[in-house]
Amino acid sequence: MVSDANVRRIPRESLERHHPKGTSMRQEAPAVEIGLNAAIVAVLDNEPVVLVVREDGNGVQDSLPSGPFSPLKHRTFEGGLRSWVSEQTGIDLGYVEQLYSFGDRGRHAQPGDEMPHVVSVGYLALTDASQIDEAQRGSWRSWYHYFPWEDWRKGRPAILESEIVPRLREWAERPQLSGDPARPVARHDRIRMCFAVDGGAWDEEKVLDRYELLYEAGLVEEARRDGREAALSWSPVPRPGAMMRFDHRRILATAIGRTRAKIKYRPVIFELMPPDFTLFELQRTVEAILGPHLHKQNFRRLVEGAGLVEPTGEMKTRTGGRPAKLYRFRKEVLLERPAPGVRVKPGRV
Amino acid sequence: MVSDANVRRIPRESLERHHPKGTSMRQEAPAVEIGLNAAIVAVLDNEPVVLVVREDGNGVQDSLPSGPFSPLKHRTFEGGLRSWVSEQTGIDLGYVEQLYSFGDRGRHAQPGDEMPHVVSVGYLALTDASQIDEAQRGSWRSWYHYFPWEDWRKGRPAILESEIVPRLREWAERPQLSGDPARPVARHDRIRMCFAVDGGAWDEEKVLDRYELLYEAGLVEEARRDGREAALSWSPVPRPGAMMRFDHRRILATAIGRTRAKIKYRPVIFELMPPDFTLFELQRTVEAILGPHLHKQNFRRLVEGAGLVEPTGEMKTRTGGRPAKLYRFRKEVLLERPAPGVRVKPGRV
DNA sequence: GCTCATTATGCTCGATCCGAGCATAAACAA
DNA sequence: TTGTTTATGCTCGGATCGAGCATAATGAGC
Repeated sequence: MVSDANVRRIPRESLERHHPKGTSMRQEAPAVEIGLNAAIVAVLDNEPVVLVVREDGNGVQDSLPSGPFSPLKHRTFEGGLRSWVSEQTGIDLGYVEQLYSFGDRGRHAQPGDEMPHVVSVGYLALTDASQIDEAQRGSWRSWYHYFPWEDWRKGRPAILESEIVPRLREWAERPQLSGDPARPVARHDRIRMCFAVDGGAWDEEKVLDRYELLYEAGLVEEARRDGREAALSWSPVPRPGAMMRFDHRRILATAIGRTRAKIKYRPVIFELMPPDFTLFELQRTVEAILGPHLHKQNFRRLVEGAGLVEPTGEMKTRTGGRPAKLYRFRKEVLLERPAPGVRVKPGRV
Repeated sequence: MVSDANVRRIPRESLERHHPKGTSMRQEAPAVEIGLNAAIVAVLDNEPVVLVVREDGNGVQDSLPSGPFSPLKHRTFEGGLRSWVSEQTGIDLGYVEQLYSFGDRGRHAQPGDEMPHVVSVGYLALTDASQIDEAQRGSWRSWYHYFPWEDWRKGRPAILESEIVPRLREWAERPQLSGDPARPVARHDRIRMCFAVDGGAWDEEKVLDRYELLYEAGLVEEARRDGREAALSWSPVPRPGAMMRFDHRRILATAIGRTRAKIKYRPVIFELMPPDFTLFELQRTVEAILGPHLHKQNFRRLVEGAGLVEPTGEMKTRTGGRPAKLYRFRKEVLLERPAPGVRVKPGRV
């Protein structure tokens, strides 16, 4: 059944090198440091916010809570992340999921640094806003502060037409660098798909694609910092959105995209809600994250029909009109449906 | 807007320690080695197969092609992976996506080893079976060889009732280990959701959940190898599915689950197809991966209606009946729809 | 050449889902 | 009391989808 042919093709030494018995391989595989980073997300007053660490001193740059993974202290990545976040911010994380591991050289490097290579493992954590105490409030910032073009709650953001799309088009017309055949879709098509121009539809989940396109085009500050040719050779313009340290804005982009995707097929939206809530509060929270494409009555039908919530029996007055029933998350859905979530249709804006 | 309160809460040293300027921090953050692993998947004669490296000698164990990440040689993880795979197997990978990074201690450890801590970054690669040359054939194995309970192509696999579910139920009744409150869903509920008993529905995407449940219950060989209490303290039974080295079966489980999920909303199925194919061949390939819940006529309607394919104009004779039109992937869908894929409904078996 | 088995392909019917809007209910403010 | 505001119930038409019927085109066996 299994021939020996391929055993010859796969030199045994390469496996030995990878997992030697008792010998060191520092030579072959220089050790790297692993940084654990958390995008901790909440929704505060209908605004999606992320916990950042502000560093005063030289240029102000926000970063995500993070710390190195220490195999001696941490049994798992997630455990290490939880203990770092707890130590740095006092928060005990609830829902946590791994996003992506970034190993790029260059992205991370600060000019002049001689630091060991750092690999980032990004995590998404969702938390209930009621847990945020006053002292911490200041370090929570709207995620649209870093991604203004993602905020469609008041319709298509003006910054797209005023700044982003024109400059992207300009970039698309510039001569391509040599040897970039790994991009089958032409630049204009990428712009069209990412930013919903020329009849393309806005896909709220493509947050990372948009950020990477802007990075490639030199239109975010990080591109200049990292010495991207595109950013150095043209357009000394103000670049949209606040930058972050290292590759943290990229991790945040991944976090936003994942959150937007995930609430549609997993009931993670309730991680962001207090125990009791009205259906309209739930809708507002979903809209804060996705954008406002929701029809109120249909949203109710959807959420109730899916068995995601159950009435508590209580009412909330002071809504500005008729009192609203309070609901709570109905945990039993997890046992009933394979993919419960707020199944809003994608890409309808 | 941003208070200084939290700056005090986040000790600056912890950040310095993480990213010092010019100093070494080996002390605080022991360096680890990063292993890149690829689950390279193809569909060969309607069988989903994965490329494995067989190691003869002592106990036969398959592993995935892998190698250490070397920041000096590799600009990115993905680049490193491609060069390792190319070197070990001669294959130039096409479609590649990152799956997950595993940092668990213990899983990886071989008893008695004193090796440095190894972190695994798992990748999924999809490739066209026609690229497999004869010499390599032997090292491609059905992924159901490692996960027999995932093969629903002939209906619900008998091994579920004959072995897996009874033993899981037995495990569920055993006294829980102290302090396992991180499991809100009781064991029986997890069994129900994972393995579709007691009215639960089979969700073909939950491959990893099932594997991890079996691991926890000591019902896969790896659990014993890693010294899991559950596996050591009971049930010296034959354990279903072939084991793999290190945590490779876990990575493969992730790969299968991701493949099953992804073909529904991205046209990655065509990575597994030759350039021209009939609609029924396409359906067979989808079924090889998902299980056979597809109605032939509706599948045609779905695939053609979504604009995923276009006729080449050629016909394929020798189908055993009426000749079939040949189709090719219609790449333009990528520019038309935000989430093109074979939108088979999840969880209908 | 005729018949039959086999596969390909086109079409229809009914259930369900979903977007959109109408209509009513229950609070508060002027 | 009236008007405004928010909550909630319901309906209608279009789109989607599961399921099945019906026809078309090949090769095999006679």
